[in-house]
Amino acid sequence: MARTVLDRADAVRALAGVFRKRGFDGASLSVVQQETGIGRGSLYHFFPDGKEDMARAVLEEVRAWFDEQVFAPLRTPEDPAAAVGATMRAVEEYFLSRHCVCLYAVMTLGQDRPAHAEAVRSYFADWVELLARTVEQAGVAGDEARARAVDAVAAVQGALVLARALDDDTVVTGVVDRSRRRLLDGLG
Amino acid sequence: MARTVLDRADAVRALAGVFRKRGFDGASLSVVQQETGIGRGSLYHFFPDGKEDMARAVLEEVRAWFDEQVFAPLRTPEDPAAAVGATMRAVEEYFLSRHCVCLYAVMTLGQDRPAHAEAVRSYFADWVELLARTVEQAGVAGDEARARAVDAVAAVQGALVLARALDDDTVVTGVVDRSRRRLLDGLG
DNA sequence: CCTCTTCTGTACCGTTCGGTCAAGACCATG
DNA sequence: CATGGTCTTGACCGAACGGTACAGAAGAGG
Repeated sequence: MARTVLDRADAVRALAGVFRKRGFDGASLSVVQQETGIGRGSLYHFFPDGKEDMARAVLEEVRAWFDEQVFAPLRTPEDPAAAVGATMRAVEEYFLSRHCVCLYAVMTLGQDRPAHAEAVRSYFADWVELLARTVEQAGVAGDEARARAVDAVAAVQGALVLARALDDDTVVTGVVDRSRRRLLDGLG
Repeated sequence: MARTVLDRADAVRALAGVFRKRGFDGASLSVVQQETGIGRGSLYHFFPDGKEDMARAVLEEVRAWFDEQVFAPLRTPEDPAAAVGATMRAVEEYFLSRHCVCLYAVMTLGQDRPAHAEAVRSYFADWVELLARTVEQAGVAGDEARARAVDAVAAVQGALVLARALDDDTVVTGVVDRSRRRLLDGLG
C-alpha cells in the first residue's frame, strides 16, 4: 500500500488547521481524513487515544510555539519596553497567519471538556502573569501592571472574535497596536 | 399524554441555556431533550426546520435583548456620557448572569455556518457603530471614537474568554470598568 | 535475501446523530 | 357531547459518528 512516510509533526500541523477551521466537534474523522489526506490508520497510529489525543497534541504544539515566540521575550527582559513590543508583534503575526483563531479560546466553549481545562487555564494565566511582570519591570505599579496585562490579553482575544465576525483582519492590527501603546502608557 | 402547555418563548430560553453550556455542536437533541425536559416532538413543533431553526430563534432572542437593553441607551442619547455608562453596565450584568458566554461569539467558531454569518456580522457591526457614534457625540473625534468603540467591544468579548478560562468572573468586572472609563477618557 | 518494525488503507463495529411519523392527550369551540 | 386544532410522546429511520481490526507496503538491519 501507499507509504507516504508522514511525520507526526506534520500531522499535528494539519490537524491544527482543520480544528481551526471547523472547531473540535465540527472536525469529524471523515473530514479530517479528507482535508489532511491522512487516513484513519495513520491517525490512530500517531494518536492512539483518538480525537482527544489529537486535541491534546495540537494544543501542546500551540503552547510550545507561544513559549518560544511570544513568552520568550517576557522571560528575561533586558529591556522591558522592547520586550512588550516584541511579544505583541509576535502575537499579531501569529493570529493573522492563523485565520484569527486561537485554539485555546476555542476550548473555552463547548464545555464538558474538563480534560483540557487545566491546559487552557495555565496558557492564559501564564500569558497574563508574564506580561504583567514585564510591564511592572518597565515601571508600572503592581496592581496597575496586572490590570494592563489582563486588558491586553482580553483585547487580543476579543479582537479575534471581532475580526472573524466582521471578516476584517485590520481589527486585529488596530486593537493590538493600541493595546501595545496602552501597556506602556505614561512611561519614558 | 402529558400536556405541559409549553410556551415557545420558554423553549427558546431553555435552548439558549443548553447552547451556552454545550455549544451548538455539543447540544445534541438527546441532550437538549434531557436538560430542558422538552421532547423531540415539541421541539420540532416549535422549530420545524430543526436545529438550525433553534439556533436562529436563540440568536434572535439575544439580539432582541441587546436591542432593548444594551443598544437602546445608545440610540437617542440625551446625555452621551451617561448612555455609555448605562450600556456598559447592562452588558456586564447580562454576561455575568449568562455564565460569561456570548452566543454570537460562539457562532464565529466551528465554521461552515454561513447561515448565521450575516446575523453575527450585523450584531457586532451595530454594536460598534452605535457605541462609536455616542462616543463621538460625547466629544471624541470620529476616527478616535470608532477606535475606542472597537476596543471596548473587543475588550468585552475577550474578557468573556478569559473569565471562562480562568474561571474568574471578576475579570469581566475589571475589564468592563476600565473599558468604560477609557471610552470617555479626557472628557469633561 | 529475510525479517522486524513502522506506517497506511479499508472494511467493519456499535453508538449516536438529526430528523420523521403516527397516534394520543388536551383545550377551545360548537 | 362531538369536533378540530394544538401540543406531546416515543418508537423509529438512514446517515454519520468515533473507534477497532487486520492485512499489506515500505524501509532498516542483518
